[in-house]
Amino acid sequence: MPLGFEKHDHTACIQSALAKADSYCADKGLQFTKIRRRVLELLLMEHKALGAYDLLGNLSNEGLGTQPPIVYHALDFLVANGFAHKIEKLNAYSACCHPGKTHAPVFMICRRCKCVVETQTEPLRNFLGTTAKAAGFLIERTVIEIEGLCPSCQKAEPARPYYPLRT
Amino acid sequence: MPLGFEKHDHTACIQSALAKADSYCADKGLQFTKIRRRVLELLLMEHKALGAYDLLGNLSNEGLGTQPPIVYHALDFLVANGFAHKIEKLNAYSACCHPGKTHAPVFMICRRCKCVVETQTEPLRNFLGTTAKAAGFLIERTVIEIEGLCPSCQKAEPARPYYPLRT
DNA sequence: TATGTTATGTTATATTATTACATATAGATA
DNA sequence: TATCTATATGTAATAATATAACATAACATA
Repeated sequence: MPLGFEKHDHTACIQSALAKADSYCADKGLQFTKIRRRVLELLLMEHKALGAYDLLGNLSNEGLGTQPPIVYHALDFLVANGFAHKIEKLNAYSACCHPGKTHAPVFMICRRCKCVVETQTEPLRNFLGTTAKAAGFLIERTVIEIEGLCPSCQKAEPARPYYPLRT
Repeated sequence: MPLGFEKHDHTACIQSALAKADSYCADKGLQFTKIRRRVLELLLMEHKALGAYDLLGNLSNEGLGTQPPIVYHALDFLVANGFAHKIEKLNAYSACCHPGKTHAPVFMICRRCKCVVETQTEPLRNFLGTTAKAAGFLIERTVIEIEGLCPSCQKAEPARPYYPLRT
């Protein structure tokens, strides 16, 4: 499972994630159906986030459905059960790299190659909790997405100034 | 300017923000036109994020334009110059509460009343910087959005479990 | 197998955003 | 002032993302 931008055995990574999902669903009595499993597999195959219509295109080619609700139903299931995340900045979806744990995921999104890497930090969650508590706000979910350049794209292109431009 | 969920003199808050934008644009030679100013004013009037089409509805009523690019052009300007932010989770836009400073804004979004409050934390930016650096990633922009319940909505409704549900 | 629940499929449509370019206006320059 | 140039606004068409509402099918288990 990718913890960063380093290379790894991706086939094993996919198989392991699917196996975990299988056993998790078996345990909980969730129906890990053909479509749901395939959508998760498609997401696992990429280190990019995939749009719902990209996924639907694949399903359609494979005779698994042609209409948007097919894929949105499956994504709802995967997100609700923690197998996938929505990347809000991209309106796209990414397989969860740390399934089975409650966490506040952090996504690093490369604007150049579009790769997405998930990490998690317990301290960050605590930190946001403190920030929110100071305002009397109660956290239920967090969206933390960092945009910038991944290691290999940094070599290819200079960074843009940190947003916003004003100083 | 709202730093939290407490009440404040909102009319003064709007006028002050517009005045700051006026002088900032004058300084920088930016054209703070009627449409741009009005869109910012509409955003400032709410402590909610407004969708592009909500804004367009207002502009349209006022004879300031009827087609989507009108409002998207204005939003592009406001966001690029740090007067407004896009709230990715809501596909909506919010006036910036700390214009004139480089910052990593944090938005607290109440799922019940839809209010949005912006805060900023320099430590968080540092923290994310460290997290990213450890992965070799270079930050350009951040999206940090917290969903949950604002103080008054906490009284009205119990919280939902922290996402994701799996443990 | 009968029954309730969950998943999938269908149709239609809503919502958000962009492309590509035409026209108008502001600000700078001759 | 007249012209030039850059920027802003306006128009038309369409793309991309997502949902509502409901029908049918499959599954789970009594």
